[in-house]
Parts: sequence; C-alpha cells; structure tokens
Amino acid sequence: MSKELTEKAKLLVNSARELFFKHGIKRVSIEEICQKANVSKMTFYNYFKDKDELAIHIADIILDAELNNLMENDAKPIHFEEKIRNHMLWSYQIYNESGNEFFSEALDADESTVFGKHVKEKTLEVFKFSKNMILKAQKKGEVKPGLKIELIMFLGDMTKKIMANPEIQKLYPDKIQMFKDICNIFYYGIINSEGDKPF
Amino acid sequence: MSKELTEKAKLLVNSARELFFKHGIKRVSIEEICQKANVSKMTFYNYFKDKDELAIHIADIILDAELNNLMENDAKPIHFEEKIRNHMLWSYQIYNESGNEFFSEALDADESTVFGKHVKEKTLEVFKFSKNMILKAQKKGEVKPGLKIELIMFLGDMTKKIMANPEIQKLYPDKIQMFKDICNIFYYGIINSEGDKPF
DNA sequence: TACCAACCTTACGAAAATAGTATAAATAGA
DNA sequence: TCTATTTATACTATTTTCGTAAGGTTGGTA
Repeated sequence: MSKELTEKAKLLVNSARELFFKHGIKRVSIEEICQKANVSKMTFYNYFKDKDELAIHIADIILDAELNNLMENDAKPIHFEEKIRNHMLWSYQIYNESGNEFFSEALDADESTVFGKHVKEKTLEVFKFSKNMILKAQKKGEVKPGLKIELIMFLGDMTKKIMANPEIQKLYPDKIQMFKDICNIFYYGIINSEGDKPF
Repeated sequence: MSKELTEKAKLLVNSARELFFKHGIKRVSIEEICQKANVSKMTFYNYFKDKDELAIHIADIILDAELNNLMENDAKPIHFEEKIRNHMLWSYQIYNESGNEFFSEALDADESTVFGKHVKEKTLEVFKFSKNMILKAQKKGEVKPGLKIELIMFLGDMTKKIMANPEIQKLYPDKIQMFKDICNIFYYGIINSEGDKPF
C-alpha cells in the first residue's frame, strides 16, 4: 500500500471507514465497500492487498491523528487538566462520529492476527507519549505525586475498554454522559486539587 | 413456530433481538445468535424454521407492543397532542434501545420476501389504528379540519423513513433532537392551535 | 427402575457468500 | 496517440453459513 492514493482510493478509504465504524470490520465485505464508493473491485485490489490492509490504513490515520492531537495539546502552555479535557473532546468527536464498532473490535483484536498486532503496536506509541505527558505533569505537580505512572496508564487503557463495553453502554442512553463520567473518574480523580492531602 | 417458548427459546429471542437491533438481520448469523444465547443450534431449529421466522416473531412482539401502547394512550381522557407525545416517548425508548438497524431494514424490506411482506402487513394494522385515532381527533377539533387523513398517514410513514435515513441521521449527532425535530414537524404542525386560521 | 422431554455435542454435506484473479474493453489526460 | 487508470465480466477457490443426522446427557416423572 505504499502507492500514492488517488481519488478512487480515497473514496474507498472513506467508504470503508464509515462502514467499519458502523458495523465493524468482519461484518463488512469488500464488495460492499466498493459499491458504497462506486468503485470497481479491481481498483480495490489495485491499492489494497485485502480488507485487513485497508483496516490497518484506516486505523493508522486515526491513531496518527490521535497522537498528533495529543502532541499539539501537550505543546500548549496550559494546565494538564485542560490538555486532557481538550484531547477528550477531540477523541469523543472522532470515535463517536458514527458508532464505535471499529475500535471496540480493534481493541479486542486477537494479537495473533496481522491487524491485531499492528493496532496494538500503534496504540503503544500513543500510550508512550501519554505516559511521558503524565510523567511531566506529575513532576510539575499537576498530577498527584506518588502515583505510579504504570498504574495510571493501566487505568487509562481500562477506561477505553470500559467505554467500549456493551454492558456499560447499556447503562447510559446518553453516550456523552457516559464518556464524561468515565473520564472524570479517571482524569479528575488523579488531579492534585488544592485542598487534597496525600492519602 | 406455534410451539410454546421455553426458557432456552426466550434466550434465543432476546439474543437475536439485541443483535438484530444493533447489526441488522442480514449481518447476523444463526450460529452467532446461538452463541450469544448459550444455546445449541439444534435447539434453534427446534423452535424456528429459519432466521426469517425468528425475525418475524421479534417484529411481531414489537409491533404488537406498539399497537397496544397506541390503544392504551388512545383510551386515556387526554388531548390528542398528549396521546401522541406519550406514544412518541414510548417509541423512542423501544426503537432506540441499541441502534435501529432492525427497523431501518424492516421498513425498506423487499415486499417480495416473506419477512418484508409480513412486516408490511403488520405495520398496516398499526397504521389503521393510528388513522382512526387521527380521524377521531380531527372530529373533536384537535387536529386541523380539512386535512386529508390519507395525507397525514402518508406523512406519518415518511416520518419513520426520514428518521431511518442515514443522511438525515448524519445531520444530527444528537438523535433525540432529530427525533424531536422530525416529530414536531409532523405532529405539532398539524395541531389545531388556538390562533391559527385555516389556510 | 424405566422413561421421556428438552437439550447438548459433534459431525457432516449442501448452498451461498465472499475473496481474489484473468482478461479485455472503456475512459480520460498528456 | 500513448499511457495510466478504471471498469465490466467472468471465473475459480475459499470461507461462511445453513440445515440435518446421530447419539449422548441431564433432570424430572410414572
């Protein structure tokens, strides 16, 4: 897939992204992607080896954008709390534009598959950057001192999984509220607010 | 499917309802339904001829409940506007409990298929009752006089289709707002409010 | 005990959907 | 015109799904 993407290829990517987000990867066929994009199947195989490669490409676009957004926010001269709030908002808009089947699947993806392995690796990059960001914030006193970064990272990963969990989603007819609640527990629970004494 | 439903069969119905609502009928396999319900495939075929029969059964449950809810509200000594508001609320809760793929599909279902034909017929019953309800309301002066019931019914049908249209849904990140807007146009636009003069 | 109904597992062949390829023709821009 | 891109069609291979058969397990009941 090292080729430059033409108009037709972009149509395929967009069509696939919409379908994957809505239905998940395994429930969408290549022909369906082509039909939605009004592109012939041969053109699909001209640009992508198979469905997995296309899915990886889409995951990359999104995860790259996520990393980029994290970096942008981190570069701003604002409090950690605001950086996170900004990024939360951004994430919400991207991941919820039409369902979240794609990443529910991606996060649970079997690591033995090509797709699963790739997503895990890519996610790790974002993970590392976040970790560093939190570390810096902790040093500046914006995050509770003494908390292990590894623990915070683990909880951050859990946060995503919790949000993708159907049982949790059932509890919230309003997805935005769910998002806020879970993020609040994670982020604002670790903020070093003035009156707090270390536990 | 005239058999009484046992516990296992109910598990199948519930599991299928969830999956159908979320992914639509065609994207869900019988085995998947069985797995989710923790019921063997043979038991499935013991109660249902095929996926269509199960889908019809589920559609019946919901459409019967809808008709029932309409009747209940109609029996109350309240203004037409409130009857409709109650029913709207009920409908919203049912149809949006986890996506609406099932009825998007059902409403567009090919009439040549067994499923499509059945759903159309069943919908017609609800349709007839609504028609009568509107007619009564019109006679009582609660709906604008002069409006053809057939036109109102047609618009009512359109309303459902509009709500199921992906393009329209895209316009509304907030589905509740979409629902309100569309229903308001349909229902409250036809209400005989005090100051209005007949057009 | 013997029996029965509901359900299970395993296995299987048939049918349908999907994947992926080959070929030749159409299109559109340099 | 030459070239690159895209398309349509047609085909085979693979995978998924369907639907059935056979035999075993469980738990309640006469």
